[in-house]
Amino acid sequence: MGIRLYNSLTLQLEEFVPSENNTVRMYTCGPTVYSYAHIGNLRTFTFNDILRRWLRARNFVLHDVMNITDVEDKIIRNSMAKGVPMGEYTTQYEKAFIEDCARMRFLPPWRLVRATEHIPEMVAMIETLQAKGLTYETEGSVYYRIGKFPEYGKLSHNDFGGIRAGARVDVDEYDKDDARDFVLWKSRKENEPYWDTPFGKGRPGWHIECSAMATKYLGNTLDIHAGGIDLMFPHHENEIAQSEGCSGQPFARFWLHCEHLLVDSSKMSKSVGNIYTLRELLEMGYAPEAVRYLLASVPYRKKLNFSLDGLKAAATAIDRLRNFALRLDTDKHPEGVNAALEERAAKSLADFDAGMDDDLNTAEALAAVYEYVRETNSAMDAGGFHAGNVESARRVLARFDEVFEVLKTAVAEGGMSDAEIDALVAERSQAKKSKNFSRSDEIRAQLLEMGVVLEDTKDGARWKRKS
RNA sequence: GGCGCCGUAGCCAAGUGGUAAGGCAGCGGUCUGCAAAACCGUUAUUCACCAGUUCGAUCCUGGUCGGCGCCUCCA
Repeated sequence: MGIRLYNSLTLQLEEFVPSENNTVRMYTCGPTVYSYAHIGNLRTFTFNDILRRWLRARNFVLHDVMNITDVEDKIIRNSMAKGVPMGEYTTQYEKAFIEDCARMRFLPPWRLVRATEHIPEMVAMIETLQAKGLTYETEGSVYYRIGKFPEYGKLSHNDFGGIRAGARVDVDEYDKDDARDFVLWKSRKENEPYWDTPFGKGRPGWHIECSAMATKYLGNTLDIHAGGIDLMFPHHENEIAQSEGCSGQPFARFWLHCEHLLVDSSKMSKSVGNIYTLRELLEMGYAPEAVRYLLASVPYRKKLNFSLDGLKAAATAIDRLRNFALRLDTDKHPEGVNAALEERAAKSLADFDAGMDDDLNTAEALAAVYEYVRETNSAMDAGGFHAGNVESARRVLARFDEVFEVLKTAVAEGGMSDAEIDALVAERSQAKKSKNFSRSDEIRAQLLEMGVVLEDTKDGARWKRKS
């Protein structure tokens, strides 16, 4: 049995197989770069990362594209308010986003593409839609006439039968013939950035960039299209209308949607003041790995209730695994191999994989690791863990970290080198051995101040950097 | 109003028609010059409530209560 994924389009768990050979063609909706990424955005991007990592772990070749939306209403509004050119405004936030992704240990996508660099592709797509009679123009803007796309609503499972055709619903400054119609190209307004096109000066609507860029890099039919659940309607529905209206072929075979993140059981909102950015959390002293772990540990189709207590718990949970890894290296394991533990490790790996294969059930995958770690710790305490079992134990941790990527400590800036620490630890052990406890305690305190925790074990002292 | 999700121990959370994974916290213990760290053990007769189906339901059906989301800003 391979990977099963929940397809929003069919509302079913389906076995995932790419349409062609071993390559997965995947598109994920990226950020609109008008501010710093908050914890809610990061949940979706963490989901993207876990998905990509698991597909790779299952030996698929990834052609995944993520967009950067760098022209959009809020961007224009904010940059104009600041009197900064749009490109300058978006560049700073795009840079911040890339930095955040690195800190979150997201694998870079195969292609990271900017909307503003694909205007000709968008124009071409709109022209095709025009040629097919699927559009109309009002006051210089081009709209999609959804009445001509009967399948509209098939992704969000909305039945639009109740909406009166031809009703004029006033939603913004643009006039539409039907409430479902949406703008493909917006006519230029005073002082706004614009491009010259066959339909006049203006800028793209929000949805067209994804259709144009996904098609350009991945073809007419994607294997997977992923994003936050709030994009399902209207954004993804509109992408389908645009892409399928153009190509006549299914736009994506699998649609994956990541559920919302709540903060202390409530929706994030500025008025409540419960929006955290990654930067804020890091300034508060939380490790990016803890954020990553917390966001990854709840299966992506469940609402995730974020809290600072949960973040602390995540950090402690990571420590447990890091301690186990440290123990593998530093304990003196008797020679030989314990066959039962080899089987135990194999079971853990199989359970981990089974959990991930089951629609990325990270909670179940994690349980497989922790059960193994607990039992193996017990075996070490009892002397039943042998040198020959180290390798399989490392394989379990490696499999886990291939997906979760939290075991490595972020490299501390400055501080002591490993060699310096080793020397101090050795000196303390000597002092301790000769009952010079004041000196040994002094060194212990000194190390702690440098963020190094000493642990006395029956096999001698070992140390680790405080996380 | 329409559509949908959810309600499992102090907190986070998995799961199955056959009697409750895992993590954190708490408590107990091992280790230790002291300590820390680490590790181990332990913590739900019960899965919001009521009724039904069933030999048997947390898991199926109906209802009640509660929380949340979407319905053209939104990851």
